[in-house]
Amino acid sequence: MPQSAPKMKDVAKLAGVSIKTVSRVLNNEPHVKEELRDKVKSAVEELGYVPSANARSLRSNRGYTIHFIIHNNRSNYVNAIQAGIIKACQDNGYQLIVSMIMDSQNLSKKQIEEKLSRLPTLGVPDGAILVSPLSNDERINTTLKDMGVPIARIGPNDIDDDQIEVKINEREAAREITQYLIDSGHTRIGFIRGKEDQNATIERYAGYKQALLDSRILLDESLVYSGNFEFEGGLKAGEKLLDMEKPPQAVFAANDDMAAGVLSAAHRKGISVPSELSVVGFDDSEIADKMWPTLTTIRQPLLELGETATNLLIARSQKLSGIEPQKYLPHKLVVRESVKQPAHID
Amino acid sequence: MPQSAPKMKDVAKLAGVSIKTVSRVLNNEPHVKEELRDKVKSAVEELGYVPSANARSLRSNRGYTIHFIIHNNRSNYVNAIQAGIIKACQDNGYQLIVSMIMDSQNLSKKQIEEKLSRLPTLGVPDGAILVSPLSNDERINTTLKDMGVPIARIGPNDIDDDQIEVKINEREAAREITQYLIDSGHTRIGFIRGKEDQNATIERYAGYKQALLDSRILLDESLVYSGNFEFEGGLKAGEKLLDMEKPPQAVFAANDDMAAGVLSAAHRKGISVPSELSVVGFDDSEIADKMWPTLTTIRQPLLELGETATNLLIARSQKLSGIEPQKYLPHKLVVRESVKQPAHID
DNA sequence: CTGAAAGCGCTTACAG
DNA sequence: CTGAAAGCGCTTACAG
Repeated sequence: MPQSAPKMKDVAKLAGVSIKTVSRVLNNEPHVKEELRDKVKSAVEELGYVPSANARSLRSNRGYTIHFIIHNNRSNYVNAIQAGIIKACQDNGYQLIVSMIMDSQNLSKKQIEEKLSRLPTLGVPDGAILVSPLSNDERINTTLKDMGVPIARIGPNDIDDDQIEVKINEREAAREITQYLIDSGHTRIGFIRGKEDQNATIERYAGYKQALLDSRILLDESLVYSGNFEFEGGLKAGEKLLDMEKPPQAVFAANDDMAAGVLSAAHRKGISVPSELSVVGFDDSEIADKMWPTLTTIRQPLLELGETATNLLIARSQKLSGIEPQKYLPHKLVVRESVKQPAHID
Repeated sequence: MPQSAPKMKDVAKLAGVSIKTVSRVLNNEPHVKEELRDKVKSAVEELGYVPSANARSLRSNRGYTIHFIIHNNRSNYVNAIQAGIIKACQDNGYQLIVSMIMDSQNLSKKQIEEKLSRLPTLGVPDGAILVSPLSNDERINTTLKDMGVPIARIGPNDIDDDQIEVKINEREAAREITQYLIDSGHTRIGFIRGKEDQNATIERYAGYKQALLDSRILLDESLVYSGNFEFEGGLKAGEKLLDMEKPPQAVFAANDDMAAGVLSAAHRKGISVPSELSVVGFDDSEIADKMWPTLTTIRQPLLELGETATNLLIARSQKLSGIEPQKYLPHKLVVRESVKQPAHID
């Protein structure tokens, strides 16, 4: 049996100082002689001492925790972000606590408050991280702010305040991938929108329009359908697009799931991708390289998004100055097989 | 500003009892008169009192936390399980703490101990939940046991002790889906194995063999390839299988990712699925219904797996008796489009 | 069946 | 620059 874990008292005894000095060293406070500091550090090392987060939180009423609040899972998306959050937490000695608020739309304000009020039982968290759709939920944001919990939102959203936001430039990314389609020789390009109330839909559509404008291609609204960000939506929109008298040469679906639907629609109709139809998506989700053909799409740095949000939140809780609330991270065009390339001319 | 959260003291005052009585009611201890119990409960309700997990843990040295320790993400799989864990935690007033141990193979025993020793900073957790591949890591299991942390493992694994295990009957599920292929008129059925050192591979292969045996179909080892549970592996194995002089009529890939690879191999060769080749997978992962054609596969009740593991862990930590350490949950054959059905005879 | 006292392991003022 | 005392909000023995 392992004997009971060492306490701060034990470290103090071994180092020959008071526990207060140990506490100071551990919290990187100033006003400790280098010599004592070193002694304490060796004692910590020797005993394998790990501070009790509970005792610490209880006294200081800070959680040394980051809360990640998720909706029903957006699967790969949420998961990759979570990996980044965990990484940043571990780097900084924080614990990650994950909770879930399902169908927040159907909860009363009181229920939301109740849900969130259980959150600080381990001390007031140093921050809460929200992703869509919760990041867009007015009541969740307000309740957290009222509780004094700093928020970091990941991804596109519609709320305008001084909380931290980390995201990619969706509009620019959408413009780029549309431009790629144009550069590959396409002019009749369909677009499938996502959920109508989401900023991601608006931004990606704006990027699509921008690229057309840049190349002086007239926007043809009959080539634009809505697909709700879901496979089924993409499938149906794809079928309509392909049934047109003059179908598009390429389709830009506002996310990968819908792009998968377009691919299915094409296969069902015996239309070959990419030789007869080019398709691109957005997200580079788990399915993107497992389709046939593999999907050209936009990759968001999901892990880095989570990591950055967490680091900013921690920095802010430590009252470091000069933290910009808005941060854009670079995206990347991932070229695979789903776009037809112009015949090579030697 | 919200005034500071109510304490047990406040509840006691409002209910007109000692704080000890409040504590007893909150912890469902016996020996409290119904009348007082009700008074306390109303007071808790009225004040919206939520106990401080920190204070509680500090005194009792229990965490009221469940730790979910994950490897690099197995994406949808881990995510769905996590949703179940969160649900059970919330139902029982526990918090979920997630940590990650990457490439445990390359860590020294000491590093693993160090990683895990940070785990009980919020009080000794009531349990740790492990999924493959960490659930198979001898050193992680041993270290947790030495720390006195009960373990629940989800999914197939190779360790034999009295810790909790929740899983489906992989062998039986594999037998069923193979039988489904046979019932659909196939006799030449290829099999693609997963990672060779994993129990899942062994069990699923055993189920495949059993079904063949049951139908007196001779096992043809030339129809069995290895694919490492990955898309690429499935693609390559699929190509080899389809290049055979006498290719199989159907392929059972030991997971969906590999099945996606087989579909791609078929498409690339212009072989139509399911009319010329039937394909089935295992997992019903996120991609299964986004392929073309959609994939017939086995669904594990992932959310329930996580939920059950957590509930058992909590029950065990409360020393409830009669908890069976091994629990099998029902799987389900999900029939979609990737298997050819015999021509209907009127 | 109920309660007053002690204490979990830290950090927060406060002194020196 | 360092330390002795008090206290965070609960639960654990212990009494009655």
